[in-house]
Amino acid sequence: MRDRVTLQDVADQARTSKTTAHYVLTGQDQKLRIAEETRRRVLRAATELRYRPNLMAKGLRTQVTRSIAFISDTVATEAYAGNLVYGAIAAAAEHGYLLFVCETGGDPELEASLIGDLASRHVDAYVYASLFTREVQIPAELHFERTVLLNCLAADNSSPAVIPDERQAGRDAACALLDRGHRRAIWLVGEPGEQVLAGAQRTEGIRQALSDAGTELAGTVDCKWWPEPAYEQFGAFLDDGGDPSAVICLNDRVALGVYQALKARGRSIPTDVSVVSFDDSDLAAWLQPPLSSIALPHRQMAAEAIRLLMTDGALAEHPVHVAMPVRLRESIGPPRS
Amino acid sequence: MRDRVTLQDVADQARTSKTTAHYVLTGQDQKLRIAEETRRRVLRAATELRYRPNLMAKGLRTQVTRSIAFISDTVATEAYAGNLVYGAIAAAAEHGYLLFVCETGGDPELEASLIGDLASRHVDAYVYASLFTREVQIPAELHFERTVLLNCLAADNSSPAVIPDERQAGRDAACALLDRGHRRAIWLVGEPGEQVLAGAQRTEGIRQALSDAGTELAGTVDCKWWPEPAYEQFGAFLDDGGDPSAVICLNDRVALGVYQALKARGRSIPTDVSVVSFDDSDLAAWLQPPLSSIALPHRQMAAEAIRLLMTDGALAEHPVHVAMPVRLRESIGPPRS
DNA sequence: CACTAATGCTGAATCGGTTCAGCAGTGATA
DNA sequence: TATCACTGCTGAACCGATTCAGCATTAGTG
Repeated sequence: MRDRVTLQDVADQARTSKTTAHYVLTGQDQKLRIAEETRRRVLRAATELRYRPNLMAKGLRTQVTRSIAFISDTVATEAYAGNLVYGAIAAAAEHGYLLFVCETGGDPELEASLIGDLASRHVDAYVYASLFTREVQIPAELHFERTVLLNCLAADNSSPAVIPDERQAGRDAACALLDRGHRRAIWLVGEPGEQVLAGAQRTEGIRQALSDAGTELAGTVDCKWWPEPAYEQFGAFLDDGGDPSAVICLNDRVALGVYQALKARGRSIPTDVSVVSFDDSDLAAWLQPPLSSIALPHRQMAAEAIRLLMTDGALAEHPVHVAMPVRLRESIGPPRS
Repeated sequence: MRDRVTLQDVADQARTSKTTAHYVLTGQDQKLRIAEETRRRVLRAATELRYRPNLMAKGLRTQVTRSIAFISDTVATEAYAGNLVYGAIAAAAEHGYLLFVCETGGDPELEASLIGDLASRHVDAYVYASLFTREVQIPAELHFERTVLLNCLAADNSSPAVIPDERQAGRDAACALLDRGHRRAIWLVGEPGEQVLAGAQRTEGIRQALSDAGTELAGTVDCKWWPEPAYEQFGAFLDDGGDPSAVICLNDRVALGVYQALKARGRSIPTDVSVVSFDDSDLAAWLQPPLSSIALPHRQMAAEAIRLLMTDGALAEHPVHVAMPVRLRESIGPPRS
């Protein structure tokens, strides 16, 4: 820990006062009519001494810390949701902000104590993030602070929020199939109700698009959003005589199970069955054939959340819906003739 | 932003001085002989006013911020490495520390500017993390700070470091096969040299264990550590008459490619071929049959790094090797008779 | 009763950057 | 010569917690 250089040190070396040095170093020399010669002396001294302002002292006076709290329930359990964090870190860094990243594990007490600590540190703003899209009850303390909800919504819509446009994603998934000519025997795999927003909205979008095209879902295979239940349930469906032309999986993990069930029965993708899914996790591109998926734009969502914080997001219309990009790959083909 | 309650407010309400209030609230009342009655008045006032000390003011005076910088190259690109971050966050939280999480993207200029910013904020310590295990050159500035390397090593071994025990993991992978009776036609898939430490050390451990058992690798199928190259190269190997009894994949993504290649050719796992791998990413448990894998203990490694920081890790012997847990699943069976 | 010791508390300086009020010095104007 | 404007700069208070030095008051001792 080398000795820290203070503003006083710089002022001394430049043979001037702390005040003058301050105004020069903060670029307010115009306002204060500092002579060019003095200005240069200060800048030189700062460079030579490798001066770095102490942000604690600055923050103490100005009440600004250039730091943001990123509070999430449990990002860790969903690997691909990490991009919510990294997107926020990157976007904040562009504005000169650093992020305190915290995890509550869904524990309200821990959450309250964390927020207390963060308030003690005078963070400038809060990003309250959820792993999967859902409605949340944000802690009362945050109502008094600058806060943006990321990947979640407040029940009363009181705070700016950024969420993926799941309904449009549902439409896009259906359209990806419709565009290749599918009209009948389109099945949905996954429990629509499992995740408050994603499941219901994806399903809604799908139904709308199919309805607009004058058709409808042939039916639904209910299962948890994991490979194994999907494999079991969808396998059972096939063994019961199920003969889908196309399958829409509510996420990539379900699609993995569906792939496995189809392959185990010698059905080929996309020749026999087309498959489309949601999330576009790493897995999607690794499957054979590569899986078409509607991506969760976690990075863009995080960037948007930071943008709202930086530009007084209260003005924006919210919640902000971020488009989910369609990643078409080889898992979709024309229906069997 | 509600008005902040200061120590002075508490002192006023308790009809005493800032100093007295301070000693009571920091639990140093014994040392200063504070009367029980006064003590209670202060505590009551603090509670009623919901006093929260301003950590900036505290930090300014004491030079302690209870914050740690977590600097990584690009954790984002490897989803499962997120546990390095979350493990560190959780471990730090247990000690009352918060983490500034930063990403350099491997850009030395950005890295230098970040470290400058972090120094301005007077973080108490630094965790310098790498996505995949490798040797790094840490920035000169960090030599003067309390620093621990996570998942990487300094060329000169100058800083405490925490890395996975890849060599033992290699032995364990081999033993998992040896234990089930495999002795011949054990193939390695992946380029041992690709990742400085992981590849070389895993391979070394594998060779040692096989050699100890009086056997050796039948050969190596070289390929990048991704599903597609593994599928291609290993597929070609099979088509060339390759007939492995067991396959050791250098990571789970390679194993995915190997699974696909085997299934495409009608070979069954584990009846025809046993497969073992490294990393134990989510994928491993999702494959069919579930893949045996030697796990990267990212959380434990991060916890260990934080522990080193908290207990003056300079004393510890380093680098610290963290054991990689063996996750046995159904992908390993006895060899064909 | 003077003196010491213990008890219980307070004032003021400090950390380092920010910011307001204001002051020399010079030249121009009345 | 007095007044004014302008240029160029400085001193000191301030943010809020920490910490040292020290001061009343009471109790105990010779």
